[in-house]
Amino acid sequence: MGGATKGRDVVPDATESSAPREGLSRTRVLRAAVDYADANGIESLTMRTLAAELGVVPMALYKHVANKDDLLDGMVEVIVGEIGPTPASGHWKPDVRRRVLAARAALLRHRWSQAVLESRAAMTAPMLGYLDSLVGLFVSGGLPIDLTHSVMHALGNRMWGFGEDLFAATPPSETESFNAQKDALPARFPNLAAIAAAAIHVDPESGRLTGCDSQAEFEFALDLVLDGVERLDVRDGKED
Amino acid sequence: MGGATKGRDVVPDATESSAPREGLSRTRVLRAAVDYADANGIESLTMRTLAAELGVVPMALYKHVANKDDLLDGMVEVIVGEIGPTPASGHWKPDVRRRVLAARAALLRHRWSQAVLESRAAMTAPMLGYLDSLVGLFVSGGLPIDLTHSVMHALGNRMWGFGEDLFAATPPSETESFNAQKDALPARFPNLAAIAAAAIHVDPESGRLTGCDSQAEFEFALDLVLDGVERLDVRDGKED
DNA sequence: ATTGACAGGTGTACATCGTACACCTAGATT
DNA sequence: AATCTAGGTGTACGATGTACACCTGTCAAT
Repeated sequence: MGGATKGRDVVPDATESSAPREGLSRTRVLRAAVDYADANGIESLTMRTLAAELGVVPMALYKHVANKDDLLDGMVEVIVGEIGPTPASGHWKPDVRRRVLAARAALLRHRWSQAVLESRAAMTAPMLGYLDSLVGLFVSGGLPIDLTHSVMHALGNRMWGFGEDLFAATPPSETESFNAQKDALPARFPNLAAIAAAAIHVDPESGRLTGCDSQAEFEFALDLVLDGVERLDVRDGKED
Repeated sequence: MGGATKGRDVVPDATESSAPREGLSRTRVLRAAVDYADANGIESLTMRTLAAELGVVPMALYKHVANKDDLLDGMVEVIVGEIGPTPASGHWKPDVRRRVLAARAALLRHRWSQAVLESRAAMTAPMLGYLDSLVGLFVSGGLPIDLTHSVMHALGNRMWGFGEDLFAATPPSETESFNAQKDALPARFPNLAAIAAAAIHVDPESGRLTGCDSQAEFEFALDLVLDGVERLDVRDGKED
């Protein structure tokens, strides 16, 4: 069986400490791309400029990234990977708060990242890992799985109708290497798997299996916010 | 002097009823672009394909749109313009709900539109008009202006740290035609003007004038959702 | 040591895209 | 009739992603 070892991992193996600055690697390319985008803006990041930055000919990059889209995906992977763990107390509310704020901080460190992330809602492994960790905080804090599911949608939605839910899991590009790991996904992201299992239900009309209703999830999120605002208004205005 | 009358309006003047299908116009170009994107996907919309669709040579388009960015901006304008008015009862909650849902429906009619809209957070006139109408619903429903301000941020944020607030008003590209109208903005969008006025405050530390604190707004939105979830959880779990 | 396979860097070349620029043309204005 | 001008045309160029053939140094197997 050939080529099964062709890792597309984010951090495959660091042979960088021994060889100081010689030889590219996927990680080195990605890191250089992130740095370059930080310094010069994402719009001026081209395969040529990046190659020049690395002192290499443009086509050399293609030995480490499949194409520019793959490069961009890799860049978000790097940043999402920077989020890092946050301490958990077992109370979902402060735990989730901390974690989300940490994510925001990581994204803010690279101004271009949100635009790139939104332009390609590719669910890469670190992304799934982050989502899984969030879900884990909710459920291990005692929140029911259905509610957790809806909350994840609420957090991923923009609530004035613009921008579809980021939690609408766009699977990563259907590469062979991904398909190879597909079966292992539930094991790697057990919390997401639990949500997916809970979300699948039978449509009473057609009798067919169906996923979640994005319109319903949107309205849930919207009402959550509006109800919250109403409470704030009543409390502040009428002195409890 | 010279060229001040070069209108970049969305619907400049409809000389289309008399001349059936002859001659381009900004509106005709934009509408064709929207239709083409609907049918073939935004990624295959190029100046050349669009020109071909209109039976015209590519460069002809540039007599009606400044460049491709302007074209895309115009396309969003068209769609935001499609949102249309919604009936208002004077109660902000159902009114806002209706309006937001209408916006979502308009955007969903054109799958590509959210991506385009988010890729260029340009605050075009129809966009400002929509926001202004939303704010108007809140305040005429009796919600205090400060709270309205925060809610607008909450609605525009993605709440897991990804994606900065759409309500962080990126001004439209600084064209001459825009600057000409700049002074008229408060009159055209009075509700937005009120929010802007309320948001400006003096920073206690430096003593300088400052806009709104995006971090604070983000945390407000996040807590709004988390508090709401907590209430739902308590109520459902413990039977009120 | 010889070989040969292969990971990884090179060079050339091309298709696609946005768009600058000069030109043309028909209808309106004087 | 002369002229202006809005608007469509044709050509051409630079930037960009990337296919493809090639070269080279390293290391394993002979």
